[in-house]
Amino acid sequence: MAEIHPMLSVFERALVLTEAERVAILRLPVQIETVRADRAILREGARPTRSCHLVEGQACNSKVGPNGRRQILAFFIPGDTPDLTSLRLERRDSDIWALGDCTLAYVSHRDLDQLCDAQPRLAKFLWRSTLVDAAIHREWTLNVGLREGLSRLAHLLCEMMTRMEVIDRVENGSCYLGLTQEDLSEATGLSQVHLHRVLQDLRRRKLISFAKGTLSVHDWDRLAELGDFRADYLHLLPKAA
Amino acid sequence: MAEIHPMLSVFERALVLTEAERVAILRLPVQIETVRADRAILREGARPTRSCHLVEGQACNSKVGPNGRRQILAFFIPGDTPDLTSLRLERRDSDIWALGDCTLAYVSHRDLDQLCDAQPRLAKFLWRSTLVDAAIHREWTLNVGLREGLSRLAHLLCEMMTRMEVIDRVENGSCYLGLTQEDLSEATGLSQVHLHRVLQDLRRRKLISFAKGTLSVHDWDRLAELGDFRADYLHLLPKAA
DNA sequence: CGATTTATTGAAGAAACTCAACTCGAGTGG
DNA sequence: CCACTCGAGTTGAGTTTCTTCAATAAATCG
Repeated sequence: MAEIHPMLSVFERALVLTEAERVAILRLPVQIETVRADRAILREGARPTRSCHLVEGQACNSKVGPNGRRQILAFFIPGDTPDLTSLRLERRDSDIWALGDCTLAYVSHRDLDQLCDAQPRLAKFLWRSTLVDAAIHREWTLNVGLREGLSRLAHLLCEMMTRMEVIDRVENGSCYLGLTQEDLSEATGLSQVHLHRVLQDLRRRKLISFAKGTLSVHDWDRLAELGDFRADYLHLLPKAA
Repeated sequence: MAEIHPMLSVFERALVLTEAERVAILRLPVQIETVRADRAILREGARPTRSCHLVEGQACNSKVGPNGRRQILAFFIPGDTPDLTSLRLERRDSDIWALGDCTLAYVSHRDLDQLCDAQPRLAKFLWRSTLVDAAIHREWTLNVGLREGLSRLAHLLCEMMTRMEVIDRVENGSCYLGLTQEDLSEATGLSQVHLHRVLQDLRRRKLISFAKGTLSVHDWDRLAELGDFRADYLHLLPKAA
């Protein structure tokens, strides 16, 4: 199944495109590049002239705090556009790292701006998608600030499961996230050791399994309840016809 | 000094407006309303048809977690537009509360959309400002996830001081934030009791005073160092000529 | 194959939480 | 004017959650 254009599916998932919009997207020049696992895709302080779209692989948004530890601020999965923000924000305030090998589609800001000017509905949709990212950030702040370890991890796993489901990457309650325990600890703000214990607890309760980056959820309802998870904040749109 | 239009200063702080842009903003119909302290301005689940702009007062963005506790996700100060997000996001995913008595300027989505369509540069600026909000959310996640109490509070106070300075509300290192210790505890994810001890510590170190909602910073450099604060993430623009 | 992540477990200690009591100042009503 | 309430702030004591350090096991990789 050859992709016609890496960004088409993003729009088509939620919008019924006009012919003009479809053509405008298809004409959008992209540059495909790959980044190996554990390498930076973009660094804090960078001033990109193009935005990157994640075609395949796992990535994250992160910042380094005092004491040199890293806080993960968002996970990116295929179909996400990790660096749309740089289209309007001059300077990157956080890093983007490849967690696994990544295939990226780069679009120049010039071309993206042209698309926005010519296709206001698409521009609005892109704006909206950055607002969804912000909504996820808000939920993460709540997650880290208010929930204790067990609930915090449960919530994060629910979110990842839900998002993977949307892009059709869940089979029989399992999906490959490509995350290590350390990644999860950096995303939850827990120490790696404590995260491990919390993860063990979830396993002992028979809510999930997690090995080699693959997550399986055995009891969604109880996991969601424990994690106080409601998907509202993801602002999922009904699938376009 | 009578305000010509409550939203004009937002744009003028950063942009040199064309006459057409200026006129377009001035023609934007607004509805002024007030909300008393400790009342909701907007609730999670609401589907607003207008956005609110904070003219005067203090407000915050918050969510209620499990166990009924509230996590504050952002503070709003005069000149902020707490609910720009609803212009593109159908449903509110968090509450907006008035922390003090607030004067709000409401602008209908219809009018705002028209402004965006007619004045692309202003639209881009509004988009940008929602991205700055997201950047602040990211820093808050790091703050809550990675920094210990003392440093966490120091960081928050640095942010508030910096933002108040931008809108000219700081005099002799002091500004009125209108926040209680409970507000600060909900924003930092610390218990009220612990926040108090941390605040005492900052006072004992002679870095700040804080009483009746007024913050005074006595040693900015040491406070910023302790809070690991660099203002980059606020993406402040140089003042327009 | 050795080297290097990644995961696992134990034990001691620090950070932060809860509970509870008490102070202080600003209203409010008798 | 005083008694009362109410919200905000303050303090002490005991407990929980989470961290750090350290050592080991298991998996991965060149």
